[in-house]
Amino acid sequence: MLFSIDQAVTAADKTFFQLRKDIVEGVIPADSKLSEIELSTKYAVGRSVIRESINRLETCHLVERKANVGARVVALTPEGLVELYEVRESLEGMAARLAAKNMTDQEINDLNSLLSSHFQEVKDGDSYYQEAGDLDFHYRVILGSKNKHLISTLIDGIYHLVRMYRVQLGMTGPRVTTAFDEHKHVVQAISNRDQELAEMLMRRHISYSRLNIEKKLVAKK
Amino acid sequence: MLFSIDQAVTAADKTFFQLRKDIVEGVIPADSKLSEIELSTKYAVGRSVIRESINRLETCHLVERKANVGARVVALTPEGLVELYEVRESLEGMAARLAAKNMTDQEINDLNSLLSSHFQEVKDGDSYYQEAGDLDFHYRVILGSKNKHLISTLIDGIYHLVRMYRVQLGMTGPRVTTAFDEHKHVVQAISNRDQELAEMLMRRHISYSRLNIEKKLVAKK
DNA sequence: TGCCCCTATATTGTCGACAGTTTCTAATTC
DNA sequence: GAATTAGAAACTGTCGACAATATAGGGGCA
Repeated sequence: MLFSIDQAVTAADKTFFQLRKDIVEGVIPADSKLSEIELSTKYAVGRSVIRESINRLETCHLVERKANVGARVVALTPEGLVELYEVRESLEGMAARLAAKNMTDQEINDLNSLLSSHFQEVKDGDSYYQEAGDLDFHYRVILGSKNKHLISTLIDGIYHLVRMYRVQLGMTGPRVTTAFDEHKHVVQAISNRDQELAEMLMRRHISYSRLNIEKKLVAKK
Repeated sequence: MLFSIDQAVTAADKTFFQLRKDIVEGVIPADSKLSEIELSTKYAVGRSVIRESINRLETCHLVERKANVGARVVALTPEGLVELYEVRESLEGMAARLAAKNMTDQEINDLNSLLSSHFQEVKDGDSYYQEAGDLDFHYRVILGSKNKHLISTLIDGIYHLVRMYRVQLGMTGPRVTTAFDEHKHVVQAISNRDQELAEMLMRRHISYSRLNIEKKLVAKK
């Protein structure tokens, strides 16, 4: 599975990306059952393609599967969120540390540019919606770690589930500008090649963001 | 995917477990190509079953796949080992910390018993071969963390690749008794509910083990 | 009325066939 | 003899059909 560039070549690739998007954004609701036949007619592909897509969604932790019973989209729960962010804090903290060590000067410059364009969005009152992929700050830092296993574990393993929580619950209110500042400080630490500080700031940033989403999740109940 | 008990219910389950075992133990050599047709006749199942198994092997990082070309077993390289252990150190360190917090007294007792039986093996000059699954110290600690995402990331993500390195390169010589002592100290910290120490000792243990395997890998070249 | 079992239905698991792509081979040309 | 290209062979990707399993509903029995 290529993590860096999501280039779809087979029908299974395309269907997987589409399904992933629909689940992350809630078009297919959390905790709903996935019928293979239904999806196969809806997305106009054979059942094998759907089955392969569902398998891949399972490795993203976006769906769960039981033998001879079927697959369903994961439910968003406070416990799940805490466990997810506990792991995320550790891994993305590590990514920030490695990024401070391994990113090229050019990549760091690009990262600063990205932040500047985000700054415009925040100033203009846009939502600072965090796109998937290359336009996302976290995504860039993860890739910057240059550790293949870490990248794969994060991007193919938990990144999209994190986005699902964020998209369906988070990312409104005053937290937006705060988050932006936190991003800025992490990038500063990376620019200074300060590995320990980068890790610490990233961990703290993720911890704050967990608290923010957790609040919404409890409120929604 | 159930991580705790590898109970095969479908043909795809059985084939996956068998393939995984054969790859980890080198029956199917590292860096070799996997032909779907060949495997399908060899394991006496249809090609869909093989394809599903290969997909799962990919999430274990045991094989890599290219669209329209095929899958091949991963190669064991010094760089891959370093990257893998870097991630492993962070995640299993975290697992040890959480285990010190979350394991029940009963589970800790069982873990101590397991170590005692390992002690017998070491004393009797047996190889202290670390079985997959429930008889493995690391496996128990990982499950003891009680964090679903962490468990899945470790067991379904990198555990078997780690075993592949260990089985095909490591685990002989004087390191055996040293490793046992390190295990003992980790368990002591867990018994004392000392989270920070448990994490630190586990990280150190993994770091030592990396050095040991790395040495063999370079020597082999 | 409530419980249990059996049947009918729907869904997932597996297979073999066909289509599309890659890779190897060999003939042709310079 | 080397390079190029057309063709053939082999492999992966996709599909629809059949088999096996789980679920739902209804009828019988206490």
